[in-house]
Amino acid sequence: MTSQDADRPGPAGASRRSKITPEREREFFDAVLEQIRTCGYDAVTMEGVAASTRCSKSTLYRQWRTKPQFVAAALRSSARARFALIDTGTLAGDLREAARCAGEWSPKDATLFQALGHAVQQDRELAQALREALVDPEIAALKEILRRGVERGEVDADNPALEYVPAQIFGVLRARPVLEGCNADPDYVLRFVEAAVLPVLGLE
Amino acid sequence: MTSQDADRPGPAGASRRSKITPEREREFFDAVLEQIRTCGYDAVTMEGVAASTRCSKSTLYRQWRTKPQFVAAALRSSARARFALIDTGTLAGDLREAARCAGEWSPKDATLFQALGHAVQQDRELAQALREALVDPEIAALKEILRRGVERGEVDADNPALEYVPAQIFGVLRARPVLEGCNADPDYVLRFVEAAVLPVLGLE
DNA sequence: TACCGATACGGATCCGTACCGATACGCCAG
DNA sequence: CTGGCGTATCGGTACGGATCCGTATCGGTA
Repeated sequence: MTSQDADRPGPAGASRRSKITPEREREFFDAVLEQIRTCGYDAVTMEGVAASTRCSKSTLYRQWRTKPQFVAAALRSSARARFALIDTGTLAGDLREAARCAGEWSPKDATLFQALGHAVQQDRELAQALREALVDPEIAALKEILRRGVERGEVDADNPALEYVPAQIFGVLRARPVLEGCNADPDYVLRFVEAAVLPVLGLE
Repeated sequence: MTSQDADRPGPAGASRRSKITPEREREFFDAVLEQIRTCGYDAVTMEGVAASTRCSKSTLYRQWRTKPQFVAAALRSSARARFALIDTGTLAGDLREAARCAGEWSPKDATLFQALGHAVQQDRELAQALREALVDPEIAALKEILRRGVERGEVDADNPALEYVPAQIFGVLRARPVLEGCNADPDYVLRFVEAAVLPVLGLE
């Protein structure tokens, strides 16, 4: 997945010879995502990104036609699946590890969710990019963790709580800032999983 | 903050004798909250609110000095405690009722939370107003519901899940838009409560 | 007579485009 | 394979248009 002009909306799709290296592109993407986290989506301007990366607005507008497309590209380039690496051998162990993992990226990704949460309601492409990059991979990995647990017989396949485990994990990440005014941390999510998730699955 | 007519929620302008009736004030507050829901906090302008309510910017600036103060006043005037009215006699019944209630108001309040979620990270007064108006009363009512359940012996007082029930309820409201792209509805929250909350409390 | 609504104002910011040299890439002659 | 040329893209800047800020002014009115 080297960043050739594969998904870059170039003019007429002709043979672009962009001088922007992948490293340079990452600077743009990191800058805009960071500004979104700190200032909010609406407050981010092409001018601001251009200034902070010492490029010209022309460059940004040449590569990405609009701000939503620019942000969507930044999100897609940041796609990861952290939960996918988890495999401790037991469902309880996997869920605890997921809790630690979720708590760790909370300050970065949860803030991004919060900052983009309203914008995605008005821009379809942005919403799709956010889900493809940060939501769907993690949900899929979480479902895989649960599937393995069912396969090992650690939890009944018809346990109705299975369906809501992703909602519980994501929910607590997004609830704590509202309830307590601070982001979730690994310890908090871990205690939540042990107090509310594991018991309802009949673990420990 | 020294307001003479502390009886009714008057303007913050202290020693003025405003001609703005409480009904008129509600129009301002409803308008700004509605615009926040639909356009997002950042996109709301004093000009827009003035235009949509056919008042002048001068009036808004006279009564509330800044946008955050204006929005904070609107939030405070909209304070409610819907969960406080719940008392079915059983903890399970109360939680089901709370789920139905939460799902019902989700489209309005959850949208407001989402739209304000980032702004409150940058404005202390706004954050405090949001919590005083929409968070703390509901949390307190929810804790009261749980306390009654403990008192009736329906759940052990040292059940570690008790602490996270508010986080579960609020969390699922904020998680569904991200996970499934649609707001939570009464049926969804009710099924969540029955599948994930009641079992961990040892109910039904 | 103090406040309301309307309007005008200067300042500020950002949009999206256009223009400008300078640079580094792609291509081809040698 | 190598060197050099043509040129597209780069960063920088300027531009008109648009929007909003926060204030000031004014006539009307309860």
